Amino acid sequence: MRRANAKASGYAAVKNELLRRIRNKVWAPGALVPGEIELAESFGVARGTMNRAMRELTEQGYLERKRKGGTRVRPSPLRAARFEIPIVRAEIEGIGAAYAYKLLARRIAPVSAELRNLFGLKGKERLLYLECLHLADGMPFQLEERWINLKALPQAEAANFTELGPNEWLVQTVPYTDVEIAFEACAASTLSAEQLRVKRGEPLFTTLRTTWFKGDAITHVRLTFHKGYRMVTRY
Amino acid sequence: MRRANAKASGYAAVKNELLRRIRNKVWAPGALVPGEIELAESFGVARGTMNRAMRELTEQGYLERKRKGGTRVRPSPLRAARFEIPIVRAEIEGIGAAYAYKLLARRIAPVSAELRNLFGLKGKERLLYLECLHLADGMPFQLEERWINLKALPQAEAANFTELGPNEWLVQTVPYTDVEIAFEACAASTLSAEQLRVKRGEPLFTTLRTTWFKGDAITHVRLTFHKGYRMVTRY
DNA sequence: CAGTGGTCTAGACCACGTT
DNA sequence: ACGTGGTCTAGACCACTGG
Repeated sequence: MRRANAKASGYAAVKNELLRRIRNKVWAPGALVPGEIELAESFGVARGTMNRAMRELTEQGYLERKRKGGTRVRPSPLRAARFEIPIVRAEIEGIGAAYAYKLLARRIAPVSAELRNLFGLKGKERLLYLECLHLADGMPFQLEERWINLKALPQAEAANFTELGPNEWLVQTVPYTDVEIAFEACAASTLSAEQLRVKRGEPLFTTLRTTWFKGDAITHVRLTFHKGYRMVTRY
Repeated sequence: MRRANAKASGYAAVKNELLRRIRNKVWAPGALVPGEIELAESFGVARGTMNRAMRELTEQGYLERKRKGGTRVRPSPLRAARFEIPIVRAEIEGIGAAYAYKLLARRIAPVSAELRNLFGLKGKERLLYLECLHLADGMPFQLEERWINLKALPQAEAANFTELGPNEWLVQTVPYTDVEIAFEACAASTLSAEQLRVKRGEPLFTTLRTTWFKGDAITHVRLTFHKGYRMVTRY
């Protein structure tokens, strides 16, 4: 029974109207809003439709829901942005440049206290350290410094990273359950300054990513981008 | 008819199994997977349940769906991360520090070519420029440089930004339809070095955000964080 | 134009968490 | 204990688009 009642029906229309009521403070921040069933009736839609609208508004940070507790307007709507983290190759080819990859170093790494902590190491586990450069049209684009936990991923020791970068190799090989990503601005180190052809101390955009599989840290990577790099998203 | 058939039913269980098939290349990258109806039957769930599982996997970047075209495994699963962009006050109070706000400057700004371009200005429109400092326990936390389009938002000229920061004022006042956010590393300018108490040229993490409402640029802001700031997310 | 995904409905049972 | 959201089902119509 599709109603052509007042306006266009459908969960998207419902969402918009709910959003309007939140923005115009028809429902004050923190206030309890009517229940699904009641709202569904008043909108003339099925409960499932109202549920989807409210669920998505919850995911988007506008509402808070609790069983039995009901639904509330989030006091200050939390803004969230989605950033796509492309594989370097795709990002470079996406801007129409030729991609090239170079393996700079590969060794069993001495384990610093920081890494030991990150990987939750206790004994004499071994880490594989890889240093790679990704180039766009011959210009250095991104420096990759990666540590791989050989205990969690012994097959990495046999892998040849001269052709395929560890990033792509890992994506194709290993599943993960948890990821932590951090962005920061850091001063060019001796290594990154040399590889990315800037002066030491220049500000460079950096991404740090650690990946776990069921509690075990698999890999940690520091990606340092060329000078002037911007990470952009729009919504 | 809830089946206790093989494993736990439910859209989450279905999702996991689909994900397993993707990861283990039971369905190769780029390959066409069976249709909803067929899969729903083979899993012993309703089509609606299968639809939700597949829809969420699509949102998460694992599948591509087209009407009539069917569903395919995304060739390289695109990784996306969600970052919450909290209001500064909430972020500072969230780490247990006392929040303080200071308005440093407020004037009708000379319009640079860059800003003119950003706001899509043609004639002699006026921009309100605001310079604010956000402090955590008395230490400079974030420098806010903001431009507001007075043509799109004339009421901003009357607003008093000495108590309430423009960020919070805007959130409470203006709806928006489009947002662009960019992250970059930049060298401390004379202004930011002075306010954030670092040397000129130090690397600082910066967020740029532009907000539109139905095609008109409302406001543009540059947020420069204190030295050593990291933006982190986990999933 | 025919097939696939997109969405809606009405009804039902269940789980969690407040009371 | 009981009310609210979370989810499932079976069936239906529709919209887009590939062949």
